[in-house]
Amino acid sequence: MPSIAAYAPIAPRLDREHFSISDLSAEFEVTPRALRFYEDEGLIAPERRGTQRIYSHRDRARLAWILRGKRVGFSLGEIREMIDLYDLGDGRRVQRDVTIARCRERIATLTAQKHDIDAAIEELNDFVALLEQTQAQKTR
Amino acid sequence: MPSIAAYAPIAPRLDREHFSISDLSAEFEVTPRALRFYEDEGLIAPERRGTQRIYSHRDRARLAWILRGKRVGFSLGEIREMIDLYDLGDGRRVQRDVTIARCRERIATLTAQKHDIDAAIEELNDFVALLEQTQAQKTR
DNA sequence: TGGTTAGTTGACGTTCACGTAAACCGGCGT
DNA sequence: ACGCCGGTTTACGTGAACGTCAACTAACCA
Repeated sequence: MPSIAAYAPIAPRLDREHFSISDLSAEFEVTPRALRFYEDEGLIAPERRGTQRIYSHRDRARLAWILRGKRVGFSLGEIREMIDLYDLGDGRRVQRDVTIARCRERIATLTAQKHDIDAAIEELNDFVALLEQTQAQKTR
Repeated sequence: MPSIAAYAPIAPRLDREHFSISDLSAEFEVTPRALRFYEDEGLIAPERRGTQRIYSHRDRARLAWILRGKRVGFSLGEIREMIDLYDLGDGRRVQRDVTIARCRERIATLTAQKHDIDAAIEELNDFVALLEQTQAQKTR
C-alpha cells in the first residue's frame, strides 16, 4: 500500500553528483509536485537531461533554504526574494547596499519572531506547570 | 483618503471595561473582517449588546494570543486547539494529561522553529559580512 | 426628517501552495 | 513486443484566510 507513507525521509547520499526529483522529494519529505511548483515560481532551476530534471548539490542546498524559510513562516515570494539577494553578490554597489538593507530587515523580523516564540514557550511552560500543580494537589 | 493607511496601531486604552470591534482592529492592526472571521472559526466569542460585539479584556488577551500564534506560523486551527487546551484546565485527569502532552509537543515544535530561525539569522549575517567585505575591498 | 457614522449579516471573489487526475514519453527487463 | 517505472506537461480542484461588495440597522446630530 504505497499511498500515505510515501515520501518518507531517506538518508541523503551526499556522495552523489546530482539527484533526481524523487531523490530530493524523498530526502526532504516533499512531493515532486511541490518541487516542480517551486521551479515554476522561479525558486530553483535544475538542469535538464532531455526533459528530466537533474538537481545539483547547489540546488539541494537551495531546497534546504526554501524549506527552512517555509518552516519559519515566509511565503514562497519572500523566500524567492531572499534567494535572489544571494545571487546578487556580484552586483553593482547600489544594488549591494540595497541587498544589505533587505537582509537587515529580514534579520529584524526573524529576531522579532524569536521573541514571539520565546513568549509562547514561556506561556506554555507556565500553563503546564499550573496543570501539573493541580494534579499534585489531587494526588495529595 | 482613508484607504490604505487605515487600521494603524493605536495605543490600547486598558482602562476601558470593554472594546468595540474597531477598537481592537485599530490596536492590533487587523481588519474587522478578520475579527469576525476568527469568531466564525470559534477562536473568540465576544458578548453581544443587541447585535454588536463587545470584547472584554479576556477577549483582548485571546486576540493577542491568536496573532502571536499566527506570527510564529500556526494555522488558525492549531491556534484554536491551543486555546481550547487553556479552557480545559479544570478537566478530568486523563484529559489534563493529554493537554500536558499536547503542550509539550507544541513547545518542541516551537523550539525547533527557534533553531531554524537562528540558523537563518546566522546565514544572513554571514552573507551581510561577506557583502560588506567586498565593499571594503573596492573602497581600498 | 434626513444624513452621517459604526456596526451587522450574507455571499461571492482572491491569493497561496500545492493536490489530483489525464495523457504522454523514453528506457529496460523479460 | 509488451508492460511497467520514473518522469514530464497541462489543467482544473482545494483549503485556508481573509477581501470586497451589497443591503440593512441602530444611534446620534443638526
